[in-house]
Amino acid sequence: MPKLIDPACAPQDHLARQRVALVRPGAIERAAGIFRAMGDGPRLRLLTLLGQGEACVTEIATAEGEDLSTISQRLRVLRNEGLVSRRRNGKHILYGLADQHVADLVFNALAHASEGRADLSRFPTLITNKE
Amino acid sequence: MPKLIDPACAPQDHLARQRVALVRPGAIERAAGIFRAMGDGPRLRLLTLLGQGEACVTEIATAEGEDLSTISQRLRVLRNEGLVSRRRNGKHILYGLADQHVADLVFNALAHASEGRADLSRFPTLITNKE
DNA sequence: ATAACACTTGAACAGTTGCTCAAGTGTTCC
DNA sequence: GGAACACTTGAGCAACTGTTCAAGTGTTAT
Repeated sequence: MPKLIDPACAPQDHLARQRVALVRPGAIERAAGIFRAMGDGPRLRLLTLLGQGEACVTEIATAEGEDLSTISQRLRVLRNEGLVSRRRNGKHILYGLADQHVADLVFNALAHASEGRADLSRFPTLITNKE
Repeated sequence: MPKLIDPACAPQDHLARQRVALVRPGAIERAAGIFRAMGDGPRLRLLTLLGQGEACVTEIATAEGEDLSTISQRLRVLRNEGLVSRRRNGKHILYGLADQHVADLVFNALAHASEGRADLSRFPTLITNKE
């Protein structure tokens, strides 16, 4: 066998020389913060729930069978990352998804998570409302 | 002021009755796992780097100025969530993004993170290679 | 076979996070 | 005004996470 000059990695080490830099420094950190906020089961559940429409904290707490404070704390994390909207309506404070980006992120992740099986071409059908 | 029956939250409490259930139980947990893996600056950097093409561990470690072991550990987390591909080529092991879903997720998050300013309609331009 | 290279892995320790509880804020109702 | 309602917030503690280090695995070169 002839002696080859290790074609494995070396030819591609352009990465080592061309220092990769993001256009907007800090964008990665912000994006990571967003993912971190979404990277928790209960919190992600909350987002999918809000994807169905606005809801107040009490309503959510009842639906999830959790303490009011717990839900509020979860919403705080999501709020700090700008993932949810918030508006007062009388006594209640209604929460919702901040924008379409958030809905898209959740959708894509669920798509990837469910990969291999089933048809999840339509977002709404990902959720089942059972009476 | 007339006495109204608190139009605030009650009318929408369909959420409290119609128990929300995901089609595929566990999909949310899996998706949360994916987000959790992406929810770390250094790890997300790694993904954007791999978005540029395959690379071996040594190459990445050099580019990031980190220890080989550190990079390997980060890759392990990403691998456990199925976010990266891995193949051996001679002495080296080349890592890459697992699929388009992952690239999309990273793109959407960066888009949301950079919201308000700039045009990031084109993904490749999000990254700048400076000599 | 032995040595060198390119990773991988488990353990340990520090830093971070999430839930609970108790106290505090802002509205609405009376 | 005061009471009740609907949250919010800070502190405390247990559980989890990331990095480092040291030892282990698999591949290539000699």
